Amino acid sequence: MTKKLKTEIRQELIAKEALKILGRQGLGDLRIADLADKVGLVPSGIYRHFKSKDDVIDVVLDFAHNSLLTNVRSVYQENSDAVERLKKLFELHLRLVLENPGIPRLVFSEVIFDDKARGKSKVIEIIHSYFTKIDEIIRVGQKEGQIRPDIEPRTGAVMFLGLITSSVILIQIKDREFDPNNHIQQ
Amino acid sequence: MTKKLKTEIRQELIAKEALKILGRQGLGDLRIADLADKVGLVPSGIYRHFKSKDDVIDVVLDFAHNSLLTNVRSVYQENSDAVERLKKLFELHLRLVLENPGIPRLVFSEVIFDDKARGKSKVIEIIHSYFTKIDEIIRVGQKEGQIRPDIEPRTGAVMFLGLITSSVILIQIKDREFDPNNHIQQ
DNA sequence: GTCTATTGTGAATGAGTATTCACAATGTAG
DNA sequence: CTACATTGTGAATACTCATTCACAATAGAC
Repeated sequence: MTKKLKTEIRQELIAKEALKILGRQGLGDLRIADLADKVGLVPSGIYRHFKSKDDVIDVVLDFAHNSLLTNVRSVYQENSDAVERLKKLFELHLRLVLENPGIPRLVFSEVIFDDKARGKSKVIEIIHSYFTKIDEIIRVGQKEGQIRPDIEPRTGAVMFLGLITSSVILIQIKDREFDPNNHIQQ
Repeated sequence: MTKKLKTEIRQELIAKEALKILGRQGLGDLRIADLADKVGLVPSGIYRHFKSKDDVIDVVLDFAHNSLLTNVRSVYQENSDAVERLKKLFELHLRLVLENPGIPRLVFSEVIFDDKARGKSKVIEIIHSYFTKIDEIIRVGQKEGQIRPDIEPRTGAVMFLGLITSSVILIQIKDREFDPNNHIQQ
């Protein structure tokens, strides 16, 4: 029998493993049985620590949400120039999704794949809040004269997110030649 | 009993309806039973015209592929300036996905949701070929001096696709205030 | 060391859905 | 009008998975 672990520990292990699977195979291939296997349990064991599969996903989403907010906070502290903040945020975001490809996969899956309620509202909240914060950075930058005032903040945010998402998607497609870092400067 | 129709006709009706469902509800909610219902058949009826559900999806993907290629061809014929071509292509693309939201939903689903073989390779081919063609437009524009030569074509293509995909995604999220057309100019 | 709560197990259960198949209706060629 | 191929039907069938549950092992409190 697998060693017994406190439920907080197991939860964490399970969530981490779920994120890995999401990164490698996507939400469509996330099975409770696989997950259990990877953490050394039988399927029913998962249910000692999570009420349902959706709950596992929820925890992963929370992790993603926190990571994004952490990044935003970080660029506010470490940079005072808006353009610098955006650059830095892009860099942090890229690092985050490169290290955890499961995050964008999960987020996009929830948005695009399925219309059912489930975690979708949660995901939309996450994106919306992130979007608003980017918008905010741009506004501040304009007020302080670091960004051209004739750019609509929303448009800027759209483009910024666009650059991010397309990079992420291209990475997904595993166009191996593609190195996002090359493109940041331009 | 529902009127009997030649299989080519029925196939087309089924594929069209599948595209509609994909647009409204996403790949995760595409059921053979629903599909049958919408075209006025019972589930087993679908199998008179398609070998499997994946085959239905394949036909929809073919439709998407053709549409994209048609757009590219069109901008080559109607515009000689590269920047104009890109603008026009963006416009056509936007129109296409607005009229057929099922196309981007399906494409993204296949790429992001699932790692299984299935149509994925087909989707990757589609995106890759589209990407290459955008790259091509930029190259030609540089050769003829309509686009700054210091931009890497690949980078340009990334940004262009990025703008497109982020627009599409934002539309998905149904941020109602969002009107992509506002942002094209900027 | 014993007792009890917690965690792990293995075998069902059950829901959701694609797919198959024998049969029925219908269109069409002759 | 008849026969045959094509298309539609309804009832199985089969599969994949999440989830449940009674039971077993283990850890920690006393």
